[in-house]
Amino acid sequence: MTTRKNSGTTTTPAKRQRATSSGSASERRDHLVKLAAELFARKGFQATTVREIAEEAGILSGSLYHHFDSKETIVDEVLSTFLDDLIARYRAALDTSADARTVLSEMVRIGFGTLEPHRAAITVMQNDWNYLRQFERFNYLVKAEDEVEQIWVSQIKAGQAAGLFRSDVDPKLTYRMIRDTIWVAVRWFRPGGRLNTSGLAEHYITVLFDGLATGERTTQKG
Amino acid sequence: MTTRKNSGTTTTPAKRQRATSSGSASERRDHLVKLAAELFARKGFQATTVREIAEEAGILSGSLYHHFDSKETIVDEVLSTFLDDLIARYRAALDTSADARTVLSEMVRIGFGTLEPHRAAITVMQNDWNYLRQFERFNYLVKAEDEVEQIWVSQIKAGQAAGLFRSDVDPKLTYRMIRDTIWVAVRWFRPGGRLNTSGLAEHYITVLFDGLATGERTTQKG
Amino acid sequence: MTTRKNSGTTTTPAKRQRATSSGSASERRDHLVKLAAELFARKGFQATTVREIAEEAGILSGSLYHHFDSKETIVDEVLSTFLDDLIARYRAALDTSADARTVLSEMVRIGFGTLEPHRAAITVMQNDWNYLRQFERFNYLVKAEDEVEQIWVSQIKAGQAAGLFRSDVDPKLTYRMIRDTIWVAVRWFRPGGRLNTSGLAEHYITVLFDGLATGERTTQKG
Amino acid sequence: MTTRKNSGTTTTPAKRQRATSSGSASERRDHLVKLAAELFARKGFQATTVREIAEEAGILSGSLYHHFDSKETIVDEVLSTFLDDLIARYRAALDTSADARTVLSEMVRIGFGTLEPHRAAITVMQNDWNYLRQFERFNYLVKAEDEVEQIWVSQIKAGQAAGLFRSDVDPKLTYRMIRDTIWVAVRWFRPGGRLNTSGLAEHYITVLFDGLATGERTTQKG
DNA sequence: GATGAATGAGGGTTCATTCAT
DNA sequence: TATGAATGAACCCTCATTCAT
Repeated sequence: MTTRKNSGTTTTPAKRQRATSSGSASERRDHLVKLAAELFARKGFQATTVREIAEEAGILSGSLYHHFDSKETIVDEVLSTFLDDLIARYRAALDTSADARTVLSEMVRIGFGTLEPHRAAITVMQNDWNYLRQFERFNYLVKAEDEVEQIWVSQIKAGQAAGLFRSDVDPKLTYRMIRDTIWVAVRWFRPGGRLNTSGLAEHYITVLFDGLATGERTTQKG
Repeated sequence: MTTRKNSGTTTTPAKRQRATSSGSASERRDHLVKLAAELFARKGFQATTVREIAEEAGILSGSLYHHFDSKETIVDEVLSTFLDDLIARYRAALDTSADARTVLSEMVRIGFGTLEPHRAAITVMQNDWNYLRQFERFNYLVKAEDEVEQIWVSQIKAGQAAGLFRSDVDPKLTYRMIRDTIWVAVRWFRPGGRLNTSGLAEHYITVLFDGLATGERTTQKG
Repeated sequence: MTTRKNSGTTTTPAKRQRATSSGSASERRDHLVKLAAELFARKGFQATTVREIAEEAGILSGSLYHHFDSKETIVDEVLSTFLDDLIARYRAALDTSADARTVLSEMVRIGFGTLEPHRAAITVMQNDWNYLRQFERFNYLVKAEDEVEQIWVSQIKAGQAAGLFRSDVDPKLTYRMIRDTIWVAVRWFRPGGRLNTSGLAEHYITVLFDGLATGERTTQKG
Repeated sequence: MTTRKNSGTTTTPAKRQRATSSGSASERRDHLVKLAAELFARKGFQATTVREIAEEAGILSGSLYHHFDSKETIVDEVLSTFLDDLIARYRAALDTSADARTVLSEMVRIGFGTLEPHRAAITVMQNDWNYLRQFERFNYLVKAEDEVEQIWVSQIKAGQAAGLFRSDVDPKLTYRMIRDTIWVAVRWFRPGGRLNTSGLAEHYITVLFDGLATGERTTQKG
């Protein structure tokens, strides 16, 4: 239920480390993380230099190392903050004990709902995950991903068992497609466009559950 | 209809450049591009050094510059080769003058069908596009993307006009979701698993057109 | 007779500076010097960071600068403390007005006798002297060294004049060899081994005065 | 009999690596090593920057990495070259099957004989060994040292068994003192002074075997 | 005295690229 | 075509030191 390999049950190590800092120190740190996240999202993790991050904060690059061990530590905090929040939201949705379709709808809404507050983190995860995963320190991300997958897959299976979902689809595969569809939207979604994230969610829920077709015809090609 | 900003109508500049080379030289070049593509896909464009590419080919890094002007030229060739092929396939599907649902299904199949032969290129496009787009030379990729978008959106609209597709969905949005769902699959799809790309396509077509729900219930919206 | 270039006759500047501090402040300072000396000895002067010294003392690196102007000041104190003590001991030995061999023996014993109480300082002097001497502030160390050399050389010459020492050896050269043999022992001497420093001294005195050979044979090769 | 942990029997890995290079490449490399050795000796390993080494060679610092993996690799080559030569010389001396005193004398001469050709390497070993040994890659230096120690100690013991050397001295301790006395001379020995290294050797051999005392008196210990 | 944020200079190293051979 | 030496700019990071609090 946590996002870090060596963590306890409810908090990531990063979060715990953060908590040990004094209030204002933590605020400064959080601010720096936010600035860095924006840069990582815009230019990519590797293409963002520590000098740029520092410049954005109005300090020198060396000064960043008063707050963080390394560039990796910064992106780590970006990602784990997001995952902590995401998983917490999912858990809350599960606690409602509604039927599978309702829960799944809510989870879709949660997913799209993170698009704005965690836009930068999600973008980093989409673009730089392939690079970051080669570092052992980010193994915990895989674990978090697995946990999320289990949550989704069990709901899909429950829906199938209850006769709510068609039984001829693969739960794991279906989860992956839903997940990807939601997160990849971060690439083109911009606040202020035709639809807000809530509209996006409803749009997707409609297509997801009821399909694109009207049922007028059932032509299909092998 | 082409993938390069400064190209003519049917061939990318990269392709034309390639064509000017002698047969065996072109083969050597293609081989190098293929090796590079694999590395780009595995480690990311930025994280892959020209030294590594050269090493993989059994030559020294400086020697690569007899074949390519720059590292960017290599990845350019990787991407444009893929896009050339993709667009050509789409065009063929459009020529069938079948109904919108049939055409759209075929286009989904085409998309999934590129997952294996163009795995590396698609991976690079997914992971490194955000970085590469900042270089002017890759502007043509945006144009190619726009062209593809138009192909899809017009089919969706045609389907709606024909009463085949529900009219309460946004064509552009729907296209994006379909597109993302297909391409992102490259991240987890591995040949030899439960489903091949053809199976993946049918699975997705089912959910896409007819929805996940069985219709047993019409429970709600949050 | 003193160890600092700009000092008076009997005390080093460092000592004087120390003396001006209040009792407990001086104790704190001495403690910090001792901690630093250990680190310098173990890791080398350059490789030891002020952060490490401060950490060892349970404070932050910036706080060290309430006690010392600079890192060099700390090592200065380490070295001058040792030299002050050494020269004081030599002087005492000279006051006995015994014959040259007795005095020289005593000086060897004094040298080995500093190995334990001044282990760290001697180690620093052996390993980091080459680096430290480039700073003008450590010029006084050369002067102290010269003073010590004069003490030894005059004793050796006196011994030769009195017919106690063979006259075919170079006094200065002999001094250097004795000196080096004693101090370099700090590299391998560990308290608690077969011989204590006193045993080491006697062992060396034996070989030094009477030679390794038994006299049984006088084979020699050019 | 070799100076590297993972080496075969007669050559160090460094040497083998060097040998694989073409003639002129090796020469360039050797030249760079020589320049670096001088700087290391003069300023210390840590205080010498790669930029300084490169400047000395008239190239840029980055260019050094065309020849060496790292700064450590350079100093490694400096030290192993010296040790290879030293051990080879010792072996040759042992092959003469002369009596222990003769062999030991020869080994002292060998030691002093390296002072000039290997001055830089010996200086580095004296001053920076304490720092370098913390890196695993230099473990082989300890092994080389052990090998040398065995050569010496066995000769001293042989001399004692043959009644040539006094039996009341500790072989290991005696070796260490001899070793230190020879090598530390690098600190003050300058070619062109009163004595050349050959003179130094004979001087030391005299004192070592026959002692400083004339035998006129046997006063001992205060 | 101590803190902690920041400085500023520099360190070792990387890497795409060039070019004479 | 390929080599290999070199470039030059940039990168992440370190560290002694300062100073307002």
